[in-house]
Amino acid sequence: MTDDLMTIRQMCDSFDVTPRTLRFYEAKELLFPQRDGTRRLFTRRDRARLTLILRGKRFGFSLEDIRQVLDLYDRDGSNHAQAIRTYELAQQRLAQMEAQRAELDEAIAELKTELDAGKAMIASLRRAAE
Amino acid sequence: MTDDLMTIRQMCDSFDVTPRTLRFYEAKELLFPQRDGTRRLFTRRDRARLTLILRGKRFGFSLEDIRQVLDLYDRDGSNHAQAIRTYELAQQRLAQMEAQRAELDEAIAELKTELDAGKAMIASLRRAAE
DNA sequence: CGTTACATTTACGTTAACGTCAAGCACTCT
DNA sequence: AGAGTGCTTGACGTTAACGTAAATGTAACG
Repeated sequence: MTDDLMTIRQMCDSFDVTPRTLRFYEAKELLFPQRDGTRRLFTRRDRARLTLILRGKRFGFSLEDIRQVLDLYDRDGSNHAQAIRTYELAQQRLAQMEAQRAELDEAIAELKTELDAGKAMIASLRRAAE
Repeated sequence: MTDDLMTIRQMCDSFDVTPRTLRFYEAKELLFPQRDGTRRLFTRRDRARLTLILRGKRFGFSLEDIRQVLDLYDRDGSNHAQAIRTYELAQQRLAQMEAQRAELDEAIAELKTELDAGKAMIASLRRAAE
């Protein structure tokens, strides 16, 4: 539990990202790897954050959006006003995501309809081709 | 049913986009407005396509991805091989979207857990502040 | 007929999220 | 010591999806 530290290469292999990406995320204050002299050592916390970063990206959130949500996951509880603001921000995000899911369901249904039409058409084309 | 044509401004107001965006989509062959002399006139078909474009964007699809799916919606059925390829492409897209929905459900659940924790924390902070 | 109000094309600018060198440390192996 | 490997920090390049500005056109209004 103490030294589960990973080099940049181990991180890249685990998460399928490039070193450039990890350094970029550090520059943007999304990750905070320790240093062994000059080299980066990524902690368990960094890995947890990276998991969330990559998920967020798959939903089209910007890195800046993601950074704000990440701060929700590791607030220390020392600041009252800040906590409330973060809470409200997270609630908005949740609403966005639920709206997105609703739309996604709709789009999937429509696409399925289209697919059935396409299937029928292809079948009829097959028959027409003897 | 014959002349439900819209000017660029009417389009912008209806869909909340800028003229630049509509011209850009035309340049990228996502829309095909008619011309009245020099001016664009957008058809019902253009509006249908724009609706799908904007939805696609909300899911983080690129315009190029969207263009390919759009072609599914108005193929004429004249090309067999092309239709099959398009059909397969749409199926892949559908699989992607369903995977995305599964992830989205998971993320929403996690975020809700975080929110409850935040709520509890805020409540306890309130009590501590008399 | 002047001007006001949009429209058009052309073209350069911008932001996000990295990619891609280049040049130099740090460690290891031989 | 030399060679190789992997890490580091710049710094400039790239792509997508438009923004923005300049110059011009044109339709309608008073």
